[in-house]
Amino acid sequence: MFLARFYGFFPFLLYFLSHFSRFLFALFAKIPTFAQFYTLYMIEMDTQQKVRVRFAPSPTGPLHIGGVRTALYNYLFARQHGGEFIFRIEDTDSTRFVPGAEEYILESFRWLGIDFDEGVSFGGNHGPYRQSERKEIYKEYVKQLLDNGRAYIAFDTPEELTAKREAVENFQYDASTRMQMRNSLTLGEEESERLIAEGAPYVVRFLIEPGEDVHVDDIIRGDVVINSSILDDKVLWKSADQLPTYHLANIVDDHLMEVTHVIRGEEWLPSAPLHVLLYRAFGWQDTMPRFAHLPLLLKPDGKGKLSKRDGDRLGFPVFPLEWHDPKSGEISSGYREKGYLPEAVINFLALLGWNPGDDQEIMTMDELIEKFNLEKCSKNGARFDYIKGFWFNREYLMKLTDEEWAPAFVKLLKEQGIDCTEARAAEVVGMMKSKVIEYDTKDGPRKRNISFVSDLWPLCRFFFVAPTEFNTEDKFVRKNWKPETANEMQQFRDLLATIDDFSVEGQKAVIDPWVEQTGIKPWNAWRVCLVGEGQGPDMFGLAAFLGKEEVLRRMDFAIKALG
RNA sequence: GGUCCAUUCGUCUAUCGGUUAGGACGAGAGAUUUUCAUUCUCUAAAGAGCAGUUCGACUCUGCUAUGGACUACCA
Repeated sequence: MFLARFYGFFPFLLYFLSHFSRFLFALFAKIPTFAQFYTLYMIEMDTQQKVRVRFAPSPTGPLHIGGVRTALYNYLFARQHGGEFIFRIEDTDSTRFVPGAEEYILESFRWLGIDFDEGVSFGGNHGPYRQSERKEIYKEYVKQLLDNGRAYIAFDTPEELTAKREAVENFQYDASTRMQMRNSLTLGEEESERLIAEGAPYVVRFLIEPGEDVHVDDIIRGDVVINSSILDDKVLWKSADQLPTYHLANIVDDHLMEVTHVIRGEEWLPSAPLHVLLYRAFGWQDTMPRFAHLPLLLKPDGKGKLSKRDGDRLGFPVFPLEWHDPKSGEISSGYREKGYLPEAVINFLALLGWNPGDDQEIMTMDELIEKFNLEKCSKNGARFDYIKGFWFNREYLMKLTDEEWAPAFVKLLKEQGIDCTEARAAEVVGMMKSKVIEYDTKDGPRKRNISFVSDLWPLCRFFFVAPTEFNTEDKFVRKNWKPETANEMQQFRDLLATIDDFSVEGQKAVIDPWVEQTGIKPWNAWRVCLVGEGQGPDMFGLAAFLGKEEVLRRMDFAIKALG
C-alpha cells in the first residue's frame, strides 16, 4: 500500500525535477564557488610583484607580423600592470645574423607606437641586452650546470650525429642512447679533459632524467604535461660559434633580468618543459616566470602558418615596414609604405587571437591596455584575415579630417606628375573619400570601400585631367547624350557663363530656378562633359573645384566632340 | 613516425552547464541617391563526428577525424 503510493508519486517527482529544478540550478550557478574566489586571490597575489616582460627577437631579417603581435601583447600586459618592457636581442646564431635587422625592428616599433623601458638602445641596469655581449655570463652558468652534474660534455661531431640519425630511425640523444655516444659520461673525466686540452670541438648537453611528468603552468592553456622521456639532451653550448643556444641564454637572461611573465608564440610550447627543467637545475624554480603561449597566425587560405609568400601571393604585407634584403636585394612590402595607419595595424593585430569579451572592435591603444587580458586569449590559431585589415584601416582613415589626408594625397599626385596644394587636395578628399574602388581578387574583380589614401587616385583623375575623348559605347554616355542634348548643353553652358559666384551656393542660386523653369535636367549630360563617364562627386562641388573657366572649356570641348 | 596544442557561421570571435547560440568582416537583398557611392534597413550563414557524465552539454570526460606546432651545435 505504502509502496504503491510511493511509486505513484515518483513520476511526479521526475516531472518536477525536469521542469522546475533548472531554475534552482541556475540560481546556484550564480553563486561564485570557492575555487573562483581562490583564482581571483591568486591573480591579485600575482600582480603584487612588479611585472617585467620582454620581447626578444633574433636579428635574422625583417620582423614578421606575428612577431609584432607577440610584442604588442607583451606591451599591453606590461602597461596594464604598470610593469616594465624589455627589448633584448637574441643573436646567438652568428651564422644567421643580418645587418640592419636590429635597426629595422626598432624602427618598426617606433612607427607602431610600442615603446620599451629597457634594453638594446634603451639602457637599463640589467644589461648588456645583446646576447652576443653576454658570452662570459653564460659560460659561468654552463660551468655551474657541469659542476653539479646537470650537464655533460659531448664530442660527437655534426657529421657523426647525422650519420647516426640516418642509421637509426627516430634517433634521439637522450637517456636511452647517450651511453653509446662519445661524451664525458662514456669517456670518463680524464679522457674528456685530455680531448679538450687537445682542442677537440665539443658541445655541452643538458642531462635530462627520463620518466618524469613535467608540468608547465600556462596562463592561456592551463596545465600542460609532457613526459621528460620524450625530451632530448639539448645542446646548451655550441662548439661551432662558442655561444650558448637559445634555451640556455633565454633562461639565464630571463632570470637575471627578473622577467616575471614569458609571453611568446605557440611554437615554443614543446620546449617549455625543457625550460622548466632548466630553471629547476639552476635552483630558480621559485622565481620562474609564468608562461603564456600565444596561438599562431595562419594563412588566409589553405594550410599552414602565415608566411611571407602568402603576402606576395594575395597582395598584403607581412612586415610592418618595407624591407630591402641586403643580400638578395629583394624588396618586401610593409604596412607603413602601403598606407596603413599604425593605429589600425595595432587594433587589427590585437583582435587576432584576443577580444575584450564585448562587441567593441575599434579600440585605441589606451583602451587596449585597459581591457587586455591574457586569460581571454584564444587557444586556436587565427587565420590572417587581411580583408578585415582593410576595414580597420578604413575605420581609422575615416576618423581623420580631410586636411589630415591631404599631405599623403599631395604626395600621391606628385608621383602622377600633378602639382596640387594641400588645400585643394583636401577638397578632393572631402568629395571622394566615401567612394568605392574596384580591385582584383583570385575570384575576379570585387568592389571595396576606400581603405587607403592611394585608392583615391584611380577615382579622381578627372579633377586634374580634362577628358580628351568620349567613349560613345559607354552605357552612361549613350544613355545620357541624346540628339537634343548638345543643344540643351549649349543653353546650360551659356547660363553658367553668366554666373559670377561659382561656389556651390552661387551655382545653385542660378541653376535651380533654371531647371525648374525649363524642365531640362542637365545633371548627367553635364557629368559627361566634365568627367567623361558616370563617376565622380556631386556636380556643384566638382564644378566649384574646377572653376568657371575650366568648366566652360570642358563643356565646349564635349559639345563639339559629341555633337 | 613520435610528442604536445587546438576544433562555434566562409573568416575573427562571444557564450565560462539552462540563450530564439550574440557581434564584426565578407556575401546577398531592399530603401535612398543628380552618376558611382555613402548611409540606412533587412537576409542567409555555425557548435567536426560518436559515445559518456547530467534533470539539462557548444560548454565537462573519452575516443575518432581534421588542423597546427615541435621533433637541429635555428631561434
